[in-house]
Amino acid sequence: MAGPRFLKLPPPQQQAILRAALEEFAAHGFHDASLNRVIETAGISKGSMYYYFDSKADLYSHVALTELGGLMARLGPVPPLDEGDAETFWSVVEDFYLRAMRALIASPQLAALLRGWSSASKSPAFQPAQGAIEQESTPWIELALAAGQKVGAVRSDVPPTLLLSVVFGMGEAMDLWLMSQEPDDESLPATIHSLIGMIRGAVAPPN
Amino acid sequence: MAGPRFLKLPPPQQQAILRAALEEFAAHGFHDASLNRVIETAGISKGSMYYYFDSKADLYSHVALTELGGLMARLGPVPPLDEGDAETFWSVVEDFYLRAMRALIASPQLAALLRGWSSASKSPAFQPAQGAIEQESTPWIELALAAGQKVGAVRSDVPPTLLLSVVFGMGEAMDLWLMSQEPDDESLPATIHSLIGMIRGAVAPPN
Amino acid sequence: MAGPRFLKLPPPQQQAILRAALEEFAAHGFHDASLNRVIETAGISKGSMYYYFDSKADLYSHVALTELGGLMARLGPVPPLDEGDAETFWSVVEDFYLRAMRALIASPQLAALLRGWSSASKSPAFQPAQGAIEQESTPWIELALAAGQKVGAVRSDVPPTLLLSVVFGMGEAMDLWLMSQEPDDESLPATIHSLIGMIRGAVAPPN
Amino acid sequence: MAGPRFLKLPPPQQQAILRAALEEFAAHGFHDASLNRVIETAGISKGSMYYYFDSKADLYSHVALTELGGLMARLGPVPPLDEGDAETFWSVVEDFYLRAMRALIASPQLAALLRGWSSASKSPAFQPAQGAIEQESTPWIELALAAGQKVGAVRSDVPPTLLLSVVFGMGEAMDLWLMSQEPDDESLPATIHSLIGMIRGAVAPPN
DNA sequence: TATGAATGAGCTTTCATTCAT
DNA sequence: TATGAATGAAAGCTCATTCAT
Repeated sequence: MAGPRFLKLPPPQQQAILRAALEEFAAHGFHDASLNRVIETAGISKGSMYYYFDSKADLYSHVALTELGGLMARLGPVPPLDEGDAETFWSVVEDFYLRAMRALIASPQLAALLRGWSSASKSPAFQPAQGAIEQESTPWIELALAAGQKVGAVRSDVPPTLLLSVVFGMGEAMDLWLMSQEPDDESLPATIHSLIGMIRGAVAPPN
Repeated sequence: MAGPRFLKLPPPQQQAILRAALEEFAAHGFHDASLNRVIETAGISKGSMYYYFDSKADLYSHVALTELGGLMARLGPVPPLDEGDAETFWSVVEDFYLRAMRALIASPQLAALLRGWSSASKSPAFQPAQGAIEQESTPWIELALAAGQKVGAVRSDVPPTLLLSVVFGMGEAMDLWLMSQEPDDESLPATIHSLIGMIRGAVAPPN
Repeated sequence: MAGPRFLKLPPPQQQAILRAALEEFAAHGFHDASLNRVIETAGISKGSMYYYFDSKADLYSHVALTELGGLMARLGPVPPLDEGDAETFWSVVEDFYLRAMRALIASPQLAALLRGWSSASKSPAFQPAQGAIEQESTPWIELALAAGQKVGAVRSDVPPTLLLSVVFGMGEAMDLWLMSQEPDDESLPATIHSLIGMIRGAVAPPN
Repeated sequence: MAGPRFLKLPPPQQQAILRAALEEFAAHGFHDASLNRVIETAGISKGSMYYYFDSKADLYSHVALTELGGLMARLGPVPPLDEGDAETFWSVVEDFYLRAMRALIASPQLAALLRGWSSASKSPAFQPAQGAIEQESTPWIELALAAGQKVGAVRSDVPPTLLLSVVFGMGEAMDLWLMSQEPDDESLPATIHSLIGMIRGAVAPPN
């Protein structure tokens, strides 16, 4: 799944391929993306593509993981969330979310990739790849939720999986809405504050 | 768009076609759905399909609208939401949402159809059909939000479009989560109560 | 072939159908013309269309014949060609050709129809209709050629069928060229004079 | 456009494909030709066909260019036309035309292909291919006309584009007529002499 | 390690024509 | 006399994947 053959390539060529694939997936979504276009843009042969990756889905998962990793790297270390009180928790989360959104706004292709996420998961060919990516991204939110519960910032009266789903759903909706607003850098913090406020209202302990 | 030719068919055959299409769209989403499979299941010729409907998207929109309409009919009249106080508002919403979820759980294919919604909207061929359906479904939530704001149950400090997006996103996530739980009829009310509580926390006026 | 059923229709409806068909055939040629579009434009049912005409080709031939007839009517009576000498013959022909071209320029749809003629004759379904039209139009040229031969304006040393073919081919090429020039009414006579000069050079007796 | 993938095939298979396509295009014209029949006759898969050629039009242009090239090769080098007087010019042209017609009579399918030419140009899908072929064939006539004007064999008092159109139209008509006569090799020279005489009469300077 | 030729199943859509009513 | 529902055949084209080299 991971693709040791791909990783043996000289980094510039890896990047050329990933860049071409990201461009294609971001522009057309998983299903409508054409491997033919990808290999053409990347300048490699079709045989090579299938030598590096098992399938279209494998390529997609690789691209998504790499891009997510890059985003995380750009965001810097995740701040500790389980030290302090609830108020601190939310302020740290808000700060982190703001930075994340700024990074996402700066990488419209990655944003498009994530937006197409639910779209992609429908395709039967996609299932094998899905696990890999979710295993990479969900633990992070799970940890944050657990930390929030520890400091009393997050309600404990509903199943964690539900909290996760809801936060994910809200995040997706907010991202989408945010992108559709073409937000300027100035008003962003206030907007993010509102958004976090809504999430907080949803998952904070009742009263 | 409406499809007068289709509506002239004897109801049993209409149902056979709609059932086949619903099955296919629910199982594969808009893009991956195969008209060939639909006509095979429905037992009609390809020419007939295109005699009844203008395109794949037209068929999809017809199926979705019909199913939505059926769901609404089963739910009965939408209760008035702008009479009474905030507490009443939320209790009425919760009651309605509970009934809606029960109906949805009883129609897993419709649920799948709605779940595939965002998936479908990606396809360029789908755009023409999209408007028709959204015009049918979004006003309802908008009205509910407006009523909630009127009685002080819903915050007015964020743009209505954001409220709409968030509620839609939360609802989608909750539906998905709910379906994955294979909920029994007994514990459902309590779960719904939690879900509504989360929505309420998100969109109720801060403190 | 002729279509007595069609001729029994009230003239306004006949015209509506012919107009719709002319529009379609002129715009798309015989093969690409869609009967569906024709009946839609004409406001009749498909069954009626096939009640009035035997086939697509039958409709086409009817349209072409009618339009040709209309053109001829607008041109007025064909002047006698076999009275006088060769010079008179050519001057009468030139005058007539000029008037014909003027009429054709004023009816771009008919011009388009004629232009698509050779295109249409390729289609196998078209053969039955072809005879009817050619029988209507070729005798005229044949008569003119015969008259020309009688007065010594047209060579007699080649088979009449060849003369006919060549004149037809030249005429078609000239018409096409003329249309592509978007001729203004002023310079038209001089141009026509050149064209007739070329035809004359081709079919006049050598030296 | 050129089709490097096709040219890499072993020549026998290239010929099998070209032969099948020529047969189909000659028999049915561009629009009515069926790629399905071509691939069936050629014994290749549909995917292969689209691997070799970009589109139906691309295939057509390839077939036409190849056949034209073969014809030209069989004709041998084009004789110089601008050396000598008008009489020489016309005798050289006549000789060349005679040889061309003989070659064309020996390749009835190519003749049919050329005959279907105007038919093909109507199809919108055909436009891209048209340029390539016309650029190959029209310069030749243009050069001949220019040479004829240089030696005083061709009139200069009408636009060159008109001369081109007319000669093309006459040639097409004559070819068609000639084919319909099923000419025997014996009487051909005399007939060609008449034909050239007619062209000469049309485009020679008016005494 | 890399190539690219080859494939076949699949897609949506159009159309002239027939025929029961 | 008129309708329009129904159809089947056909169309051009795309694509992820395989595999011999």
